Amino acid sequence: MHAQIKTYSDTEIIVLLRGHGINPTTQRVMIARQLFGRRNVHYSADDVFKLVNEGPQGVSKATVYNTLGLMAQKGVIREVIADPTKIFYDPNTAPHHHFYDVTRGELRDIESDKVQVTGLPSLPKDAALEGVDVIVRLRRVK
Amino acid sequence: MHAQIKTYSDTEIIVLLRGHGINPTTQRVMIARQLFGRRNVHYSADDVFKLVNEGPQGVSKATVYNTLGLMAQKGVIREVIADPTKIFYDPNTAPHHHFYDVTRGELRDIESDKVQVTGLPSLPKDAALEGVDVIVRLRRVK
DNA sequence: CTTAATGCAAAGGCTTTGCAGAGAC
DNA sequence: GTCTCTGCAAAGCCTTTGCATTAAG
Repeated sequence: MHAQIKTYSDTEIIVLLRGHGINPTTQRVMIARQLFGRRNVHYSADDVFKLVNEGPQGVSKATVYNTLGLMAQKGVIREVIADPTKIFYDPNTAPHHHFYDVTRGELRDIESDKVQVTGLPSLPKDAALEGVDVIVRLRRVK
Repeated sequence: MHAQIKTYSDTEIIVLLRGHGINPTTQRVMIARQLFGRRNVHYSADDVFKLVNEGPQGVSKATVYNTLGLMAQKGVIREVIADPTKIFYDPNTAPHHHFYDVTRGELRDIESDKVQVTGLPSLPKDAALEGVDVIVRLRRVK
């Protein structure tokens, strides 16, 4: 029913980064730790910037943005486009879908592997499928 | 198989705007005309700005942005979030889904009413469904 | 020493806002 | 004349970039 949510240790994060050709510097590990620490809830660059700067040692905004861009480009994480004002970064690169809480601005995984999209028409011959994103938008009510 | 694509005359656009409580000024009609003229392909605010300024009489950028925002808020059109760099405006407010061509930056309707999303889990009790967006991303290949 | 990464500040791109001038009735 | 709309320019966000400084081996 639910995909198992794996938690990543620093060691595993380092292996993961190396496996994607990314040199695991202190800052990069700090950033990845935030994303991989709660894999079913996703953060924006600014969220990560704040989280990573809660502790004693900080990371600059430029490094946060550049690192998230790098990790997305290398396939360690993926961007999720759900809100016109910011990009969310998802540490799960396997196909799955999302709930977007428009009231709170929170993006989280739909933790079910039962979601299916059917009836899609075929693509033009000169086009390749990049992916299918399903975003279920919900609003909090009192 | 295909939803019938209706084309709107200026008269119909005016009726539509009035029906949503929007005073149909010259500029607003010019803007709506671009969106409703090709209902299955969608434009960003800047696209509309350019289109509307191809002719002799122009519309300012502020008015284009404000008008699109107004029409979205009043439910004449809807925003589609498919690209992190810009918002697309869709004149079709009925439930349907989209192809996003990441190579060309083009958003268009999936013109099939057969697309279905199944297996969605139930929502939290204090949440209401806003909508389900399916975006099929494709890349052009040579 | 040499290459790579970080961080500050400035610049960019999309969008919103303040406000004065123009238009509608 | 009053209310609304338009448009210019400035400001606001989020994100990227240039470049000097610092870290790594």
